[in-house]
Amino acid sequence: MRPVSIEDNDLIDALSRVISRHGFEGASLQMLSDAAGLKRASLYHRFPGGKAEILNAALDRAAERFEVMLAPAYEDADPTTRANALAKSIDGYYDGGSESCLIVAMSLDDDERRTMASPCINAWTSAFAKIATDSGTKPKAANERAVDLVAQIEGALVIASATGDTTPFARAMKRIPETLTSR
Amino acid sequence: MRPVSIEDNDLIDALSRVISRHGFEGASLQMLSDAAGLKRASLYHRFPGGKAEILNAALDRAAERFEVMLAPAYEDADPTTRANALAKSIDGYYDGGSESCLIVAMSLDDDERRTMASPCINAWTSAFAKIATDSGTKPKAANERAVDLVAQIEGALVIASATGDTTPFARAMKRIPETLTSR
DNA sequence: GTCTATACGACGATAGAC
DNA sequence: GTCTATCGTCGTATAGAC
Repeated sequence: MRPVSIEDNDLIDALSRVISRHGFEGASLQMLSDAAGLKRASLYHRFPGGKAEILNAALDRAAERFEVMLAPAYEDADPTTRANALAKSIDGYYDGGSESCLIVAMSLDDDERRTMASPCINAWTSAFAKIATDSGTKPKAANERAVDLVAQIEGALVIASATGDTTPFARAMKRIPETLTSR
Repeated sequence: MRPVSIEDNDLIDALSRVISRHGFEGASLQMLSDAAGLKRASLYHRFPGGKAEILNAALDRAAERFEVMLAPAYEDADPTTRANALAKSIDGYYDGGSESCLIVAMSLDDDERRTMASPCINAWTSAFAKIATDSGTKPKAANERAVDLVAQIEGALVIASATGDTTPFARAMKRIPETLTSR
C-alpha cells in the first residue's frame, strides 16, 4: 500500500506547528513561509487556495497523525497495557506538553472555523472510551470520562503554553491509565 | 473607598469578550469598535496606546473580575460551603461554559504576550489551593490538585468552544467541591 | 518548482473638524 | 468625546522570469 505523500508531510507539519502555536489568524504567510523555508509565492504553488487550503491540509494531516497517536487504544492487548501505551504515545505527540495543540488554536477562530477540529476531539474521545468500556465501564460513563480526560489534557497544554509549567501535563499523562481502567 | 471606574468597565468588558473569543491578533479594531459601539478613532481617544493598551486594560479588568469570582474561597465558612459557592461563582463567570476564556486566548499569542495571563492562573490556583489546604490536604498536593482543576476547567471551555458541548464544563463545576475537600 | 516583483485590500494608527 | 478622512504598513494573493 502506498501511504501517501502526494504532498510533503514534513512541510505540512512545519506549517501546522505555526498554526497550532499562533492560531489561524495569528499565523501570517510570513511566519508560514519562514517555517517552511519557502517564499510566499512558492507556498501558493503548493497550496493554490492560500491560507484556507494550508489549514485544510493541516487538519487532514492532524487527523492522520491522530490516528497514529491513538492506535495503541485499538491494539490487541489488555486495557491497562493499551492505556499505558496510549499515554506514552500522547506524551510523545505533544513532546511532554511543550507542543501546542491545533484543537486549542482552532477553538479561537471565526464561527465557521471554530468547530473544524471537532473530528479530532471525537476520535480522541472514542479511543479513550474504548479502553474504558473494555475495562467494564458502561458506555455513557465511559464517554464522559473520556471527554473529561481530553479536556484535562487540553487544559494542561494551555497551562503549559501560558506558564511554561509542563507538570500538569505530566500528571495528566500519568492519570490516563488509572482513569480509564478503574470502575 | 472608591472602587474605580476611571475607565468605563462595561466598555472594557465588551472589548475583553472580543479578545477572549478571537484572540489578540484575531481581534481587529473593526471587531473591537463594533463591539464597543464606537468608531475606531474614538477607541484611540480612550486608549491612546491602541490595541496594546486595550489588551492591558482587558487584563487588568480580568484580574479585577477574577478577584470577585474567586472571593468565595476566602470567606469565613467551612471548606465545603466555600467550594460550593466558588463553583457557582465560576459557573456564572463563564455562563455555564459558553463564555470564552482570556487565558486560553492569550496562550496563543507571541512569546511576549503568551505569559501575560499567568497572574490570573496563579490567582485561580491559589484560591483552589486555599480550600484544599483548609480541608487538610498538604500544601504541595493541594497546589497540584488546584492547578489540575484549573486545567480541567480551561480544557472544558476549549471543548465547549470547539464542539458546543458544555456538559464537560458542567461536570467540572460539579467536581470542584469533591476534588478540593477530599483527602 | 522556486524565485522577484507587484497589486490590492485590510489593518493599526493619526489628524483635525465638529 | 465622537466623528470623517486619511496615512503608512503589513497581509494575502497573483504574474511572470528563471
